[in-house]
Amino acid sequence: MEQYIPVSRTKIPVEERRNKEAHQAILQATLAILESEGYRALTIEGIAAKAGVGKTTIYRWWTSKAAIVLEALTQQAAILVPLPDEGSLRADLTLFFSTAFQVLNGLTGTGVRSLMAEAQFDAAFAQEFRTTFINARRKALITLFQRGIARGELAGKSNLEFLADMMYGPMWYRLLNQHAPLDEGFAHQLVDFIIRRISFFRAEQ
Amino acid sequence: MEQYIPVSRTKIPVEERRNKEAHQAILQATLAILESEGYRALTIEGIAAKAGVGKTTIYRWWTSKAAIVLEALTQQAAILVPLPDEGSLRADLTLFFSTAFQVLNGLTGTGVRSLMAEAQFDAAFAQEFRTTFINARRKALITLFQRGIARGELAGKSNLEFLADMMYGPMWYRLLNQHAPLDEGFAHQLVDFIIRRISFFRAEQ
Amino acid sequence: MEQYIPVSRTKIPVEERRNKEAHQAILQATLAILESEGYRALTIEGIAAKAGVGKTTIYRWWTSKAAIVLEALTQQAAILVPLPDEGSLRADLTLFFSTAFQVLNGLTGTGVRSLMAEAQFDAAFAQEFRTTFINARRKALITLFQRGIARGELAGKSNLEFLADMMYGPMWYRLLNQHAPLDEGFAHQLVDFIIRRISFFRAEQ
Amino acid sequence: MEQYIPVSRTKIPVEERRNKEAHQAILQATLAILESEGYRALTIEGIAAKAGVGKTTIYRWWTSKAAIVLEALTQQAAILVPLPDEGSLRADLTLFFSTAFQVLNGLTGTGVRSLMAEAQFDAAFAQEFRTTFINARRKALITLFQRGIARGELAGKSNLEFLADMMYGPMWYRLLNQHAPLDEGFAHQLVDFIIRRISFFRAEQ
DNA sequence: GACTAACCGAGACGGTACGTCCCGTCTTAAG
DNA sequence: CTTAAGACGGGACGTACCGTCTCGGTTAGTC
Repeated sequence: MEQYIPVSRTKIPVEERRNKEAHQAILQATLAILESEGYRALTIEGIAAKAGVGKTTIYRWWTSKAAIVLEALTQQAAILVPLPDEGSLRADLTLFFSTAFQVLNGLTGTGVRSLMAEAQFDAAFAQEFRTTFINARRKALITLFQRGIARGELAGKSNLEFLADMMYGPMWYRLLNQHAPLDEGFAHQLVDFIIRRISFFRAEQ
Repeated sequence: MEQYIPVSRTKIPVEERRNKEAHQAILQATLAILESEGYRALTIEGIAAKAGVGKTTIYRWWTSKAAIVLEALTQQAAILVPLPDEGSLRADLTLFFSTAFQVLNGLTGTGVRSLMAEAQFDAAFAQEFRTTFINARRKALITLFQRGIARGELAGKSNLEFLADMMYGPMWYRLLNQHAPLDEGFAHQLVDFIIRRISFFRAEQ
Repeated sequence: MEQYIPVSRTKIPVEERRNKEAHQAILQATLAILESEGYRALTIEGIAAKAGVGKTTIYRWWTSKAAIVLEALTQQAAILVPLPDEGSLRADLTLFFSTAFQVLNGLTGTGVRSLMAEAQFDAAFAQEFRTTFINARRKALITLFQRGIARGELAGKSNLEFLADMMYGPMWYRLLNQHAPLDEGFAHQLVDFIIRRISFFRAEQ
Repeated sequence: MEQYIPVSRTKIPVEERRNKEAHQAILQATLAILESEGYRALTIEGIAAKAGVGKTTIYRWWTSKAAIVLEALTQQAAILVPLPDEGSLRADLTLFFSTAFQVLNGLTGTGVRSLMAEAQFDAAFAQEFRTTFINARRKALITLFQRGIARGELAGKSNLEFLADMMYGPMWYRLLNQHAPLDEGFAHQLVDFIIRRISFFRAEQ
């Protein structure tokens, strides 16, 4: 018996085969449920039902519900606080963090907390979360520091990665631990603490 | 139908009626599974099976698996880093954090990360976690600061709660985000940063 | 660390642990759906829903939907046509088969056809079906033949298994193939054909 | 919205527009999977994949997987046992059934059992199966009987449809029930039983 | 010494969601 | 107009655990 070999056809790129309506419906349904029911009550089945979509479609394009939430939040411009350019490091940092805090006090904060939590259980997602979210935000902050170096506001040899830890650390700590608010006052306190330390550091040289 | 309400005939306090062997077996089984399988794979049914205990017994004494893990970790002395007394704030802080970091690099770290994650989903447990763990640790750190004030190493009017955020924040950020290690070097960097800021602050007065 | 070994308790026999209400509800729901929707539309989820029972409960006690249907039908006395005793082989066979045909023209017939179909796909169920149903029915028929032998109506050395094939074969063939009805007339035709053959056989000796 | 009804532009008959290679690839893939995996594991998607064919193509030309199997088996000449002509009814029937039994002990048997099973669930397919397979086989057998009548081997007024039931019934019963083999011995037993009954019947007149 | 409340093991139960399989329909681009 | 490819909405699968429950057996004061 001869083998039937069908004629080969050119392939459509994977991304272009997606149904855009279904894609958006899934992301919208995810945010809606996240807001009304919370992350724990967010299920793949629930998203599929609300979006009017088969579960298959979700599993075809995402690996976990955390990945969906990450994409849904990322797509919302809000999560990506824009880089300010106010002319001084203190002003830039203050605006950057107070904007970030505002965002984190809404739905985005809930989502982002949940994603960090999920990352504790799922190493693959943790990797993705770090890459597409955490590191992107660190890079933005470091850009602000580098502008400060250019303006002579802090020493060129400063350990910027460490400074990023010193600023993002307290933010995440309050976000996750909820023992104190992420408000305007805390933004000022935080920036002031860092700027004074940096200036002192410069003075020491 | 009449409700029969039995008279309590025993004067034995609730805690003493517990089967101590079963209690310990549950905590040990929890730690064993946590270590070998991870928090996600840790289930009430799995603990009961491994401990040779009925599920009833677990549900009678704990409200969630997070609560069991919290108790299991708390019972291990390790989690409660002892307060050092080295004679100087810098030495105390350095010892305190480098000990804490060591502990967090083992099973305890895994457990504690999972509990912080769980707290994001479960407000009741978050409350318990803050009370019995987070706040206890903050109090310890603040005690060190207060000794520093007594020694004249930092100003009496310092905002110690804020300083605690500035030290625990970066620790938790690295623990949860895993972008950089919690090692001896980081302990020194962190303490040095804070001490210098504090000294500068004092000098300003 | 010492191993906690709980005290051993005597076990309750598996069957006695079953919830009788749930058990009956499942069998009743199965028959109800089988009657109204047919075997194809009969699903484990549908049975569970109709019976007000968890799927787990069904999977705990049965291996397949065919097994449930088999038990449900077996429990109905109807399926087990009683052994007649009319005094002659011809009368016994005629009553036996015409009763059987009547039963097979109702819900039981639908069920039994489906089970035979299912047996074609599932060797384990086929085994169970043969044992608890087919062979039981063959045994009953053979008992009638043996009474005939005792009465001297057929030769002692007759191949009763083969005779069973010759009588049940045409019945199943019509049941499954539906090319002609299983009615009173066919029962008489079938019995007559066999009896005459048998008598001829005896006459030959 | 207006309905667009295209004008048929081609005069080529539907059947001739088929891609013959794809058609054959589908039938071959079906038999291959049926043989290696069994009917339950045979799926439209599996056939399409193995044949290197789109699912569309299958759905365009067949209504169900049973229909494909039926065509695949029918195309194999094997299934259509040729009509013998040995000069006597006994010889013809014996050859006819022993050939049939041989065929049924191979892949064809598996396929045919599955189709009969499928027919229990799908009335439309049952109709097709009876027409193209069962009735064709009955007709063949009846032709043999008619030749017997012509030769004076059985009475002209014999109920041939009933005789067909009496011979095919036991065959199907053993095929589906698998309680005893379809072997040479059974073919002889069966033919002998019928022939002797027929002769007796003739003698009675 | 018997009684009995409370604890204990075992595990059945109703239930939710999981991730997978396959269905039959559909859309797209190539031939 | 057919075809290969495969995305889509959908339904059911069988599994894993959840938290509740009932069942007997065990243990430790109370009467």
